[in-house]
Amino acid sequence: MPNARNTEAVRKPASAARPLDGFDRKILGALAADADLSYAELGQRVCLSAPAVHDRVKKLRASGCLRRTAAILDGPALGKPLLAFVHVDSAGWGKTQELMAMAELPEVEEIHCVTGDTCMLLKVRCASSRALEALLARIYATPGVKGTRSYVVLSTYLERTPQAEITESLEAD
Amino acid sequence: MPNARNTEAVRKPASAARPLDGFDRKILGALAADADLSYAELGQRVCLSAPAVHDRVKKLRASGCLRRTAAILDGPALGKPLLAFVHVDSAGWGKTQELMAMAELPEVEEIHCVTGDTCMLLKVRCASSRALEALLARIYATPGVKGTRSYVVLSTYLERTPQAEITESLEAD
DNA sequence: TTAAACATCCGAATGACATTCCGAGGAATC
DNA sequence: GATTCCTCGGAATGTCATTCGGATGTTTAA
Repeated sequence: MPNARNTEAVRKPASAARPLDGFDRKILGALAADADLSYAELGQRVCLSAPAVHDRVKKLRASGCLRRTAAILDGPALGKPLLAFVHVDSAGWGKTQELMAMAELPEVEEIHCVTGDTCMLLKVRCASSRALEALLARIYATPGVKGTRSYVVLSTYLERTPQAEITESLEAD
Repeated sequence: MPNARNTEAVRKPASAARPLDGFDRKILGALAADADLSYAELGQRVCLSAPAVHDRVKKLRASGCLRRTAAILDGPALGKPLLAFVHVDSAGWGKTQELMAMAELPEVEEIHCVTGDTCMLLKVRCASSRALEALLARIYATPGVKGTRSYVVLSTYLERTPQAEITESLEAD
């Protein structure tokens, strides 16, 4: 198992830029699923030695592919079982000040500016429907907000950490 | 600094259930921002010893508040700069088989069943607008899908890891 | 074709850190 | 007021991250 050099593992990209090869993709996929993996265990899964994967992870961090590691917390266990997406109709564009005001709300997890009839899309997590009502009132009270449209999540069927699955589809392009 | 017992840190919840105190919240917040923190450094930030925070983290894992740790990857750096939310109008409810079919697509990050006029809400990440077009075609081809409505993300202003901010608002309820 | 420069790998060694093991000190219960 | 329980801190141990040197394959240049 430790002699990966004589197997099919020898082929390297051999190109100038920074194209991720199969090793990098497997490493990123494994770390996206569990960032607590030891380098030794990680090396066993990809058929590389611990120093080799350590070196690759360091380069992946430096290149920006691996941004950081984070603890994934559980909303319901923390007292916030209600997840919802809120479309916010805004009066105009470029009102970053109001955006930042909403970013201060602890219930707001994500703020995106999107195309379409709404200007912003929020992902929020609340303790109860009453808390969601209060949050919507605060969002509506933000200057420049014309209206909101909420979609309460009934159940979540898939929740991958961003880009957990780095499959062949990426290099097929 | 290491003698936290004689400071204000002494007060404990002393209740039977499992209510997170200020230490737990600070620990979770710090780990949500950076899961690579050592217990020693984590202890310095919360004014606790390394074994104490280790013990708390273990309990937080056991109680389910801390689900896991994950590497946060960068979409653009990985060749998927296009983020979009897709509302999927479904013919009926309870079609979990079609849901699972969409979960197989590597571009799909999240699948939620939501209230409102659409039955499902997807978060997807693609390499290009052409890739998004192809993905929408595949989604539309899924049996039971009546139509889709897409919101392409122009820019993201806030992207917290779930429940990164465990502030006072949680226990204010 | 040959030689040099470079990148990546592995095995071993070192240092740092996670983890465990007591002993001590408050808080709640009786 | 005494006991029990829980949590903390300091020290010790084992594991793991990290580094170093040498070797191999690959690319570039002569």
